[in-house]
Amino acid sequence: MRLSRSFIPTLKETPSEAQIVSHRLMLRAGLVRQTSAGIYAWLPAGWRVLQNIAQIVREEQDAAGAQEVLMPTIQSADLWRQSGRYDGYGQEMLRIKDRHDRDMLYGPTNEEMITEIFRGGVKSYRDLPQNLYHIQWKFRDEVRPRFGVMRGREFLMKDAYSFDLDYAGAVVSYRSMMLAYMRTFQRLGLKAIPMVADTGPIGGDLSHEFIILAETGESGVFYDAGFENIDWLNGNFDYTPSDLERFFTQMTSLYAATDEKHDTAAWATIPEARRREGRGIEVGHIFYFGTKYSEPMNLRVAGPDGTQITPHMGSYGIGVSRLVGGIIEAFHDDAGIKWPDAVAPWKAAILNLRQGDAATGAICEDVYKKLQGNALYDDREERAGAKFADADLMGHPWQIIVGPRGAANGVVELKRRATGERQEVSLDSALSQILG
RNA sequence: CGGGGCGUGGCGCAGCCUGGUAGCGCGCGUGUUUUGGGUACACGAGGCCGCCGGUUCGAGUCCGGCCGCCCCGACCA
Repeated sequence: MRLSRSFIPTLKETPSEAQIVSHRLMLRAGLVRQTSAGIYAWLPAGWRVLQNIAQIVREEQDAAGAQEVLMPTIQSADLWRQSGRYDGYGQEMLRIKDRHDRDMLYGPTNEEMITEIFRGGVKSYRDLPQNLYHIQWKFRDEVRPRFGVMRGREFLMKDAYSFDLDYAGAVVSYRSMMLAYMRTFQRLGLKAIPMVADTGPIGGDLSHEFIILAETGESGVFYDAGFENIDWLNGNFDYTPSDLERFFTQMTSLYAATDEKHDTAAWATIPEARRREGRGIEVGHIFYFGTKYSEPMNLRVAGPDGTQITPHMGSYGIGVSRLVGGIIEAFHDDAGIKWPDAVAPWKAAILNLRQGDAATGAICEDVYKKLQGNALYDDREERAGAKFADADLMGHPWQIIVGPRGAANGVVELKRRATGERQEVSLDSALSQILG
């Protein structure tokens, strides 16, 4: 994309409503604009990031055997009356009426809906297990939205729902999602720690929050160094029951807690050298809830002996839009964002330091063509300084800096945003590093 | 929902106390200049001063009501 033809309205100054760094940078880098309290419009660069994250989430859900669907944002109140949650949910649920005065709502979550849909299509134990997910906008009418997209009222969420014949099956589904999450966060460039969370009335140990580490995170976290440097993408764990058990044992044997749940006695038993303290942001939550919805909503399948079985369910959420803010919290400096390669809106920015110059222009056009949509070409009539500042702000992983000096010598300057490292290289070398 | 604060060109703000035809910086446009880290100069465009009502000869400024947004807390994916 050519920056001169793009709607990427960057700001030199920070709008006064933005307090935390990710919110400030998202506004300044032209990723989003707020339209109401806690509601944001996603502009071209921000939308690309959001889609990149969603795509990685999608690929890992698929790899774990979940199937993608898309459920509506608007739901009928009757559905929620079946589970008994309509009256209990409170003011967080946005309630609306249609023209016939029917009670509707903008979905804050989809347990009821998926249960009803699944109920209509499954009759036998042979149909289970299954796991269905969608990536859809949700609305929770927060009393006090804040932190930009990290705690908005409207947000994009991946939520998956598993259906198993019994508890043992549900455990396998649960562990699969947990592994999928570790892989997902690693691909996003993040260090994520699963932490035991409240299970509410169900009990048991099957509820975990996923916290990504960021110095500016909301909550303090204590965790075992064993969580660091585990590579979930190396093929050591597959989605088989035995691998999953080995994986789950490893996960849960390591200490991890947020400051509210921190157990100083247990902490003291961890070797000092392995104790890690930091800050983090919750970006995912998985839990098993048994027959909480299947029972009242009459989801039944026939068992092998003809008796009715009530499936055990679990649900698994990832805050996709929240991750955009979370990733920025984890990767930024004073100049701006430092996108991880996997989520960046473009792999590289091409900076033409002397717009209008035939030599630099020809080189830029050449690289731009060769990068085939992976680059944002800053072809604006701007001074070099302005282009540097905007590129740093927008956080492209690579900057290809094309100036008259290098043009004369047949080289470009390649800058790595994350480290600040610069090298004078040939065009081919720059291209292979960026695309490699 | 309790407490606090703020709404004035696109952004950041001053003006309000003490009413008299709206100002600064950045950004934007044009020209010159500059040409590797937000260049300098000149000229210029752009404002229902959040909305409604009231007081007054006159309201951005005073009074009342409403709306919106932000921050702290409680709450929370």
